[in-house]
Amino acid sequence: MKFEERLRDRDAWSIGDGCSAGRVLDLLSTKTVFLVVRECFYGTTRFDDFVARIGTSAPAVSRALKQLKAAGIVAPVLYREPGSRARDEYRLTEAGQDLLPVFLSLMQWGDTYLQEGRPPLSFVETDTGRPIRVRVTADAAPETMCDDIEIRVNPAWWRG
Amino acid sequence: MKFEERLRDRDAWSIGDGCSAGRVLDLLSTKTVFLVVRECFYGTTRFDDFVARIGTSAPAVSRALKQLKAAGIVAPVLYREPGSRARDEYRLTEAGQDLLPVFLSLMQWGDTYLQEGRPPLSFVETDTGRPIRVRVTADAAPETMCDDIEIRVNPAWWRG
DNA sequence: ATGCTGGATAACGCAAACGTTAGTTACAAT
DNA sequence: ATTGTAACTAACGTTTGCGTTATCCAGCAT
Repeated sequence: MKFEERLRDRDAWSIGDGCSAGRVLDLLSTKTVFLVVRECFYGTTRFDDFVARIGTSAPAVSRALKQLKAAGIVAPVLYREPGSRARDEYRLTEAGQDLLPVFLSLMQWGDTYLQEGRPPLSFVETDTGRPIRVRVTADAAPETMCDDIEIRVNPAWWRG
Repeated sequence: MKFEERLRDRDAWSIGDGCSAGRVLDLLSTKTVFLVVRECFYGTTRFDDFVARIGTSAPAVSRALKQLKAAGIVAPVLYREPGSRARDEYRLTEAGQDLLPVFLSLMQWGDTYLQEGRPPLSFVETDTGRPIRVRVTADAAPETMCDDIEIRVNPAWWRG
């Protein structure tokens, strides 16, 4: 990547902590926070399910959800099981859903470089079955939304 | 996102720590590590420049570079300034350059949600000037490589 | 040889995040 | 009213990462 003319001398300017990437990393500061977001994309909504599926402790999830609520990435939604009291479940806000490229690009890189070519899961367009990728492009390619993505499992990983 | 039929019951299976996203987060574990990668994309190669431009301490950069070297994301390259001894500079490997979607998607989200619509920097295709975006798509849109991206500054942020 | 300098790291105290344990809350059941 | 339970959360000791300081190391200069 090249800087435009007046930015070439990197010692002559700074945006300091104004950098968007840096700011995001202050919100998504820990691995647990990221994994909660991942589980949200996978459809997990309830506290104990986050704990079980991430394989972490309840306080870690509690702290992560607190941060994510504060950041406007997840929002609590009341629900009521018959015969139980009302509780909160946690759902991605629009801002949260817009983290999809972050999530998928991490996944994509890991699939390429950490799985020896055998990604456990793959993501395809529900309607067409075409594989989804994250692309850096200037083209106005039609973007696939969360709701139109289906997750499939690599047979090599599948043991019912 | 929906799981394919046999994955619907989330309590009946688990890929545990095989998840690519989780594995990547073990490598890119800290904010400093991410920021070093960011600086690599911005063309920074030398130890002291990382320290100055990230605004962190030398040992933090040392630790981050050690991790990134071990992960194969940056590689040391010898260089020699006239009148000085040979030293290492640090450059992204191919694997490192493939983190571009991760970096840009973080930036893009931050630009949208943490900058009140005034992103400090924007990324355009060098040849055409068209703005670059990270897209989740099944379309075979042509991808723009690192080397074809130019970084421009938002006038509101510019104070030479 | 001795000192000097830029590049990088070890040592160590401090702060942040983790997991274990224990406690709290808001109900349903009896 | 009392007990039971699911869903959290506070308290707290341990681990991990950070920044400050001090040190090391290689090679150029004298």
